[in-house]
Amino acid sequence: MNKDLVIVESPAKARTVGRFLGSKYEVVASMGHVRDLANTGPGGLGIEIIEEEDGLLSFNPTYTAIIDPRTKKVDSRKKKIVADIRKSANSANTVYLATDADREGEAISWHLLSAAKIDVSKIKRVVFHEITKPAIEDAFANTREIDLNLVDAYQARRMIDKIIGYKGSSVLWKKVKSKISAGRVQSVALKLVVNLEEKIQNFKKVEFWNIEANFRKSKLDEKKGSFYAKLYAIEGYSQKPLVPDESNANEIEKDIKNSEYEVDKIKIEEKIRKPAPPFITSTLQQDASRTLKFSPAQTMNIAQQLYQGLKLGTEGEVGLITYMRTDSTNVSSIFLKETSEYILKNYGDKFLPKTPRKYSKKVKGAQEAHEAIRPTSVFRDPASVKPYLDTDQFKLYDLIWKRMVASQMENTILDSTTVEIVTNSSTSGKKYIFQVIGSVTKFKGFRTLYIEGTDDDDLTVNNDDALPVLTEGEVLKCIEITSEQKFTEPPRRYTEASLIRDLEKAGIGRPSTYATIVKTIQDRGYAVKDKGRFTPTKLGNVVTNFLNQHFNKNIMDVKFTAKIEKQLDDIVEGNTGYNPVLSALYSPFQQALKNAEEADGVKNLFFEQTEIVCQLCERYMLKRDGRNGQFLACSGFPDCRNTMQLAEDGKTAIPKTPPKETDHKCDKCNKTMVIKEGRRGEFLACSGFPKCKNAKPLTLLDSV
DNA sequence: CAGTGAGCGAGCTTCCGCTTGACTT
Repeated sequence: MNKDLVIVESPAKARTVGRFLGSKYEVVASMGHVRDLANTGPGGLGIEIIEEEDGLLSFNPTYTAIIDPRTKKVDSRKKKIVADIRKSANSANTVYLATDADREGEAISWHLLSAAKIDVSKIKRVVFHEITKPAIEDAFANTREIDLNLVDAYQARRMIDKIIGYKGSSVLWKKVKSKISAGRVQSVALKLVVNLEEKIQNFKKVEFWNIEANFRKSKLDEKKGSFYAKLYAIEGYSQKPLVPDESNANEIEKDIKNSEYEVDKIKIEEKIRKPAPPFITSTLQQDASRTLKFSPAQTMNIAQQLYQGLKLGTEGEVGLITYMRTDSTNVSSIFLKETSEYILKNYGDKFLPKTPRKYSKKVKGAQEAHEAIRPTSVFRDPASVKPYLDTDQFKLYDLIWKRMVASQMENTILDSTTVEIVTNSSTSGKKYIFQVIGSVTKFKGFRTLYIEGTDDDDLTVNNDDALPVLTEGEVLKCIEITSEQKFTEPPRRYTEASLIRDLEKAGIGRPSTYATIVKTIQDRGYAVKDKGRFTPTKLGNVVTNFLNQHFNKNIMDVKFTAKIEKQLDDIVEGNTGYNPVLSALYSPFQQALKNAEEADGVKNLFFEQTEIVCQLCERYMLKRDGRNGQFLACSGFPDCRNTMQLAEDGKTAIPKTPPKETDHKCDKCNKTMVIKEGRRGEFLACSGFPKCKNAKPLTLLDSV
């Protein structure tokens, strides 16, 4: 009996789906895309662009098998996968295309048809949004056709990225430096780094002073009667900062030294903290970066291990978490039920909300093909799997498990007390107001399990400081007043994780690419990490400036991706094909390219131009970095290959002195010997250098 | 004491997005 064939994208998913479907089905994985644009044709685009009679352009892509960038040949592993799929499809009655439920997934199914030459009459498209038995059964009961509008939206996206990326990179080679690149995603990522650095460099720090008083209740027998409050306002004075310098601080200290302090107002408020939604790729990367100090790449690596499965004692290989490349916070209803049970059993009904929490706030451009990142079973709590995981695997699993369970727990309730203490100076008559906020946890709720790591630019303090019991009108003793110099701080530089956070906010990049984006800007030499934070390099600045000048409406527009996504949605809705969308974009981009190519400077935007003139062709010399430090090279390179040594002042050239001829013949090759200058003075060298390496001391001349 | 010098930059670059191992140290 022939088995029906089911094709998914990932092998781990194939295994799980296979288990649910049983032996009547063969489930295989495509391992992602199986075809891509060819690197043939003008500019290596793999796209033929034809002007139609109506003036519109038509874009005809050529797709080929995936090429391995190392060997430049067809990827042999992919080749085998496609061949195997072809074989299985041939013998199957029905081929279920079960690639991911998003734009790229639809495209993979579409590519599979031609790559594996699958008989169209055999195919059915199925989509799962979660890998649970009911979801899979439901999906098989509701098959459909391949959505060609979705495929066209993919084709538009693919061609836009290639046209912009390849043509944009080519301009950079001509104008700035070889081997570098531009792209819809990477160039904006770099721009964010460059913009932030500019802000930091232009930041003017402002001095201010904090004045703090240590108060105590008048009755000395009270325990814990001492607390600190900060000067918060001076009535009638609204200047910012409140205390600008030291003399001002001293003045205030003096002014209130001997005054009376009274509790003026007490405000008690109940504050609610809600748990964060379960992880998606970007939030997992951020939290793992903040709390575990994992890089996004490291996080994805470890998550992949947890996803693919680890041996758990008698259980055998088990996938511990759901898919780790996701932009959705959705959680299957089965798992929610499991989680409620777990919370009820282990924490009690106080910790369980009446109805399960729904997290539906969508990320910009989200495709929601998968669930949130969660444990596959809530009953495998961190302690129970610890013996089978290595340290890092455990840390990450622990984080994922806790975040998930916490997201379904009751709110944390805090009692926040704001106290204002007032004094009227008897010398100046000014009224000073001190303030302190005490916060006490009333009900710990989800924070029993998990507290989200705070962002680097977020200054929330988690104080659980109880204040002594105070009453309005109560007189306090002031034990000490201290003042401290402070300065406003510039924004902090990006970490890999916080850069990804800002890219995601703008809808730029996808869960599968976040980690590679931050790698690309480093690989290209655009940015370097110092203590884990990005600083743009000179090259990064030059490239960004150049691209900003010419491509502000497309490559360098932070909103460009979002605008494109809108048009892709139009294609999905069937309102337009991809040709009008590409056409509208192409002409202005071509114009921008032309302007950029005609702009001043011949590949010297990056290498510093000098006043020194080339003795051979009279063009200017450029300062370049070689293996052994800086040297001068003709700007006419490679037409003119003249080089000179840079003098120690870094500005002038060391003039080339032609070697002095002598009558002496080389005793090895019979060519004339010449006098050359070496590090240790003049010496006799064969003029046949570097072929003949013969060299003699100068004293040889005298002895003849 | 023995050994110095020239050359260095330069190539088929590059995009984004979907997936994992296969090499080896």
